[in-house]
Amino acid sequence: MSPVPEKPTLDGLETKWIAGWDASGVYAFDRSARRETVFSVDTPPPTVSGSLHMGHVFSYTHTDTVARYRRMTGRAVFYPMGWDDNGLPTERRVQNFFGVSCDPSVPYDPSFEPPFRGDPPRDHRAVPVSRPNFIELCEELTARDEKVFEDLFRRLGLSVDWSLLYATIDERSRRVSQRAFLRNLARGEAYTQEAPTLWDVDFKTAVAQAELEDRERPGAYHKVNFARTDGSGHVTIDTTRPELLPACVALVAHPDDERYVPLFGSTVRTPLFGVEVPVVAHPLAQPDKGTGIAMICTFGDLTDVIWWRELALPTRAIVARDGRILAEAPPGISSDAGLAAYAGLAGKTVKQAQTAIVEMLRESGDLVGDPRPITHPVKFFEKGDRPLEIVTSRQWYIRNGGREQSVRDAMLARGRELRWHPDHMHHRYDNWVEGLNGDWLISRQRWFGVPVPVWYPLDAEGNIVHDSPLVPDESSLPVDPSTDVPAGYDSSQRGVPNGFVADPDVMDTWATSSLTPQIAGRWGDDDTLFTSVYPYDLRPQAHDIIRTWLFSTVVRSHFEHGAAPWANAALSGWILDPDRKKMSKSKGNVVTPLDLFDQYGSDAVRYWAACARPGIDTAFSEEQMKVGRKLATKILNVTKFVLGAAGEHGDDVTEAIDRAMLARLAAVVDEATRAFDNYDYARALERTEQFFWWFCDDYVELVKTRAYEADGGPATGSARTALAEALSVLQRLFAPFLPFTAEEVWSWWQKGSVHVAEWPTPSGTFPLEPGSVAAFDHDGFLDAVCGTIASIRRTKTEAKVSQKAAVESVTVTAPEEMAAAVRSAWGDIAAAGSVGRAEINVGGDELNVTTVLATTA
RNA sequence: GGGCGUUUAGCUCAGUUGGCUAGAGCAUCUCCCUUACAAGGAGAGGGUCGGGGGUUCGAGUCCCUCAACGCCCACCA
Repeated sequence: MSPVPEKPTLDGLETKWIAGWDASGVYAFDRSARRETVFSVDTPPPTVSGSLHMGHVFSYTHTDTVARYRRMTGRAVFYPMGWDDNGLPTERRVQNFFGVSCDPSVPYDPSFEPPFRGDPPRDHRAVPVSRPNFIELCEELTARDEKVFEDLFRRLGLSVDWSLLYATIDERSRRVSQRAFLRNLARGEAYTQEAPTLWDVDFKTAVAQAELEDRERPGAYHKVNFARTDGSGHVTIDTTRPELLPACVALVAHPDDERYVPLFGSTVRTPLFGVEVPVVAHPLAQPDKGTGIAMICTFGDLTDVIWWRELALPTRAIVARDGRILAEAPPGISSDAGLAAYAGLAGKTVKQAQTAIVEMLRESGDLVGDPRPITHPVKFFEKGDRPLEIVTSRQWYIRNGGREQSVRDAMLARGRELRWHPDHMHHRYDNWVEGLNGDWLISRQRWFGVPVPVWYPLDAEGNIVHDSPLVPDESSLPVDPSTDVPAGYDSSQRGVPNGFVADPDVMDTWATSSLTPQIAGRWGDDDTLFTSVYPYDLRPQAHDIIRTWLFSTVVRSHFEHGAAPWANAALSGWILDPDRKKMSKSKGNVVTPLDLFDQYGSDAVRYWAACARPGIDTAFSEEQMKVGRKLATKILNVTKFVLGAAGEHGDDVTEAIDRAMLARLAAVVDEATRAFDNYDYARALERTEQFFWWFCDDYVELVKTRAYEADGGPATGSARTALAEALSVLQRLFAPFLPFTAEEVWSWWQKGSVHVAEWPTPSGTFPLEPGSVAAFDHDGFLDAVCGTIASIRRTKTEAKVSQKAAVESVTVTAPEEMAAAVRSAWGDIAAAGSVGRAEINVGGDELNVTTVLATTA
């Protein structure tokens, strides 16, 4: 306990209590706890590729209030933190920060120094570095960023157990990630396949369905004529991608489209390139789109892939992995004119090729009219800058129901096992699962990630045997197949006939972060711990990553453990600018959390966050932070005042008004508890706060004279005990929201941390004696009493006199019960209102108060 | 095209199974240095609950319909 300060202040509370909590270990997880007494949180690991913003502060505060509540109800709270530092965002940040680019063909340089550490000049050309050097730089930068993140989260007052910290690139995560993958592989849930995949030409990697986004882009329809090979004229198609003409393998129309039925089975010749292609029928062709007949290319979009697969068409790929037209013409183009036309495109970017081919078509007369500009949605990698292309490559997949109805049904069933907060978020999950169109592509052609832990044997000719990958023993994980050697081989056999070769890919970030429950719970490394936290109680996360993080976690958990990974999923909303637009980093005027902590205090910022209903988008509002600061200040002041009269008291609460106040508080405790049990922290705060202001403005005002009575009897003892009880309950109710303020005021008169104090209960707050009337109408009582004092105040305000002005007489006329209430609390009312004479009559059907002010001398 | 959400005071939002005259905070206005707090306190004004229809003794709340805004998803030549 520390003494009540002369002048309470919020300044410095964060520093004081962060250190205090560290020293006392109040947030440490009790590893001896059994599963049923544990409350485990699958904390989202924030991406460490920049700075934390208000969105983080917002959603992490929500989770923290819930964790703190559970801790106070006696649960052993498992609340870890992790950093998502593996993957593309880090690579990109490292490139920009150090002015380097990764080139696997460069040899490792142990003494490498990057040209810059922060802000390379704009005209700087990236220096190529080896993959190991690049990874070292990734590690250096993430270590730096993670320190900043940790400091900020501590400042926010998150009650995480920092000893449970993990990073998605650390050794433990790599081990868990590779172990889970190998088990998926052994059970047939992971497989490799050579197939057309969406490809980002800048990052030069495959991307998954979950990482796509559509962007509206300008384009143009081009009408192009294909000559019929029987000489009977031509067919006109419409295309937005004329540059893919050399990749055309067929024309397609709807089977019922009478205009084209006669053409099915015949062939046409591509303009410029002279390739003979069939006219085919498929129900996906839309008669009302363009001319109703389209060209199928390998590959322009995902529909092309479907047509190509289902109609067993040949492959004529022309786009390389760097987004340029391949140097060599695809099979089928054999005429001199065709080859010459193709040579005019080779090496060009897709965009340049389009310009060139339109010119060629115009000259040859195969272009009908002018291109008609349109705006249309184009698929992009969500982190990318150029439209995705489709290239054929060998990739790793994990089954997720995209190709098998039975798996899909299982995933939908897992979704139904979860309790969703708010529950309409469940629709998004179902919506996503039902819309899957392929398995989960997990391999990436990148460097800073968890390596796919397999090698392949090479046959006598040095060809890779993909069908029989060599896998490491689980005990040797994590492995880096580019430096480690599979069992039965030695390093001299790498890359030589009859030797082996490493899988060159890494796994996508989501393939690792889908295992956060396993990583944080040390699955496979400490199974005692794992079984005491898994399945988790809560997964908090943002709603935009239901399709990625949430879904992929369910997939992994379903396959590995045959269970849903958590009981509850709580989805947080967005932070919006005050003008209701989604807050974006690019706006430049974004306030940093640290500035707000300095200006208003962490508790005030938390207050703003906790006011937002679960899952509801919320406007950024400094006004709310000011309100939060006011609330915190008020808690300091009212505590000081109440403790001036009352500490811990054992007197009986005998006065009706004191009992009514405690009964009202008990109802608030009940409601706050039920709200928290339902993950509705905002309601718990709202009800607590509403009571608190009433308590300060009315109750404390009414009883302060009696409570401060120097030689008071039982009535004074009653007030003091009630005040102390209410104060204790309120401080505990506020503790999840305003941890610094609550801890401070608690320390003035209580032992230990408020954050491990017992959460109040209704019966502990206002015990009803056996046989007493449970339906004590405390609200009716308090309304009558407070209505009377309010009326007296109103009279004074209207008369423009001070509230302490003396009142000559008050006449109250009210129905019997109200009159009785006013009569029983009259001593307090008279003291608070400086009232001289009173007359209380029974009558009428509502409260009627007449106040006569004393004439001033 | 499919799905979901939102719409209540000038602003931000509560309003839990339908039930007194629809609430809070901020902002505005008036007043008060009152023995914890002037970074405070006491009051006041302000709403045809998005539009229309229906069920009901009674609808902000339930049903139908329309609209605006936002989000998610979709095979978008």
